[in-house]
Amino acid sequence: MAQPTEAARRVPLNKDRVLEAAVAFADDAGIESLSMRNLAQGLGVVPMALYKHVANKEELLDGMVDVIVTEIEPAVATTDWRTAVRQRVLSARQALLRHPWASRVIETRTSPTPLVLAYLDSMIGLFRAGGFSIDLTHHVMHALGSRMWGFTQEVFDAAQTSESVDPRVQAAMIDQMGGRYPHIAELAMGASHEGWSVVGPGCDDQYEFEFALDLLLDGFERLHHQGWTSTRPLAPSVPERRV
Amino acid sequence: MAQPTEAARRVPLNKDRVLEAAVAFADDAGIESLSMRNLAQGLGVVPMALYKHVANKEELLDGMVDVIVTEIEPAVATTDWRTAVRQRVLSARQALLRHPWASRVIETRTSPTPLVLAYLDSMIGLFRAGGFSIDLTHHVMHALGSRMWGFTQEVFDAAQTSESVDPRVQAAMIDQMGGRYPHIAELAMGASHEGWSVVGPGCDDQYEFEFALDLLLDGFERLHHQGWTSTRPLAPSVPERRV
DNA sequence: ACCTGAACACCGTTCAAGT
DNA sequence: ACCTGAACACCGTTCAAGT
Repeated sequence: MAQPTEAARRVPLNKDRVLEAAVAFADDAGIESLSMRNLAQGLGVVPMALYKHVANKEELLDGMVDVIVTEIEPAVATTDWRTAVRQRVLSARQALLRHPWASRVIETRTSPTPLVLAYLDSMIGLFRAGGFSIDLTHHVMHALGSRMWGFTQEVFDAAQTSESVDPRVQAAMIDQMGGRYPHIAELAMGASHEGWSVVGPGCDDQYEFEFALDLLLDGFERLHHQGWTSTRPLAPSVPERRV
Repeated sequence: MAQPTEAARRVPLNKDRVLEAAVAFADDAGIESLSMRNLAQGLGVVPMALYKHVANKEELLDGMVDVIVTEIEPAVATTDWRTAVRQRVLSARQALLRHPWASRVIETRTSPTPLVLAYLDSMIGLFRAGGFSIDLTHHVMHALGSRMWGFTQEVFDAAQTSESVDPRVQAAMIDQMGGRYPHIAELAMGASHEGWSVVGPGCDDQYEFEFALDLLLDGFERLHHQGWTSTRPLAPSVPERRV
């Protein structure tokens, strides 16, 4: 019988290697082409070999998110909740910028892993350590939403296609759009000259992110200072369905 | 030759009927089981028949979003930008609550349809009519993000499973979680008694949405009143990649 | 010219056969 | 007991054959 191939002998598969390979694959080829079959091929194993290390594709994706969460720097010890939250969120953002697929995968997770729970727990802890009431902390965590992970849902921003567009072509597009969508055109004209596309790419993402984050933190600080408490309505007026 | 079947003769397929059927299918069976093949079967036609009315599945999904956008009530004519924006967003939210799959589909769209552009344009118009500068309007639209569509990315909220959990079982779960995730447990205990699950479902979604929306609108108002203008940094310190 | 069945190139996952 | 090739039940979409 032939010996196992060099590659197979040298690097026996385990869950960590599978996850690492999946992250690298998604970084390189994009999340849309990550399939169990493609991943297995990249590792030089038969597809079914992966199922010894992850129960199914969902567990693979959960594990990939865990890898990213591990890259987020731990919170710094400080009494200033605002700086702590800000640094943590911006660190999360840096991790997500390294893995453009991660935000889309995070959105599809239905139940948190222990690592994700630990991240949430420590984030809540920052507000509590800053003196926030349980009540306010609760609402503030909801208001942060996905911004807690360093991303926002920039709907329809067409970022992918904005890099290599001739400025004169863009100007023409904006011009043509002016008739039907005057306000969008106005915004597009008024923005930075680095180049805009349909709804606003070309502007500085990091600036936009921090603008919104600071706006929220301002609001949190104000409510905290004035000792805000929720006066919850008697009953919800809409179904409790989450969208 | 046999005549065409009653159904086929009575209701000839067109794009609107296809989109309407797709929306109904997703409402009933969930977006994950909406396939070209299933949709065709539901309409009593062969799968390829759909391709005469939509170029591909992406165009089908674009069209489905358009159907939802049409359900959003037009903005009311008023000089009060804040009320106008608030009503519009909450109307969008009502539309999305009727179609739980819509937010997930909106997130995956890469380029806006004319109808979506019109919605964006009118939303921008509300701020401009309220006297907001182009500069501020631009940043404010980014800060609104997906909240403009009436949804937020509630990451890991496990809403699906929270409806039928025995309160005593939940209490036990929270108790057990207290050791590893004390802050999460604390939040879960402190929340409403309507029933909580892991990270916070069971609380009033509509309340949380309006809390965050009003916090943002407060911030917008404040910046507007103080005549805020952006002092843009010389150059972005991070890659312009969007996440 | 129009319509559509069969086929292509994929999926995730099951399962039984082989060692 | 362990491993894996083949198969199953799907996808979206192409294409050529039939009318």
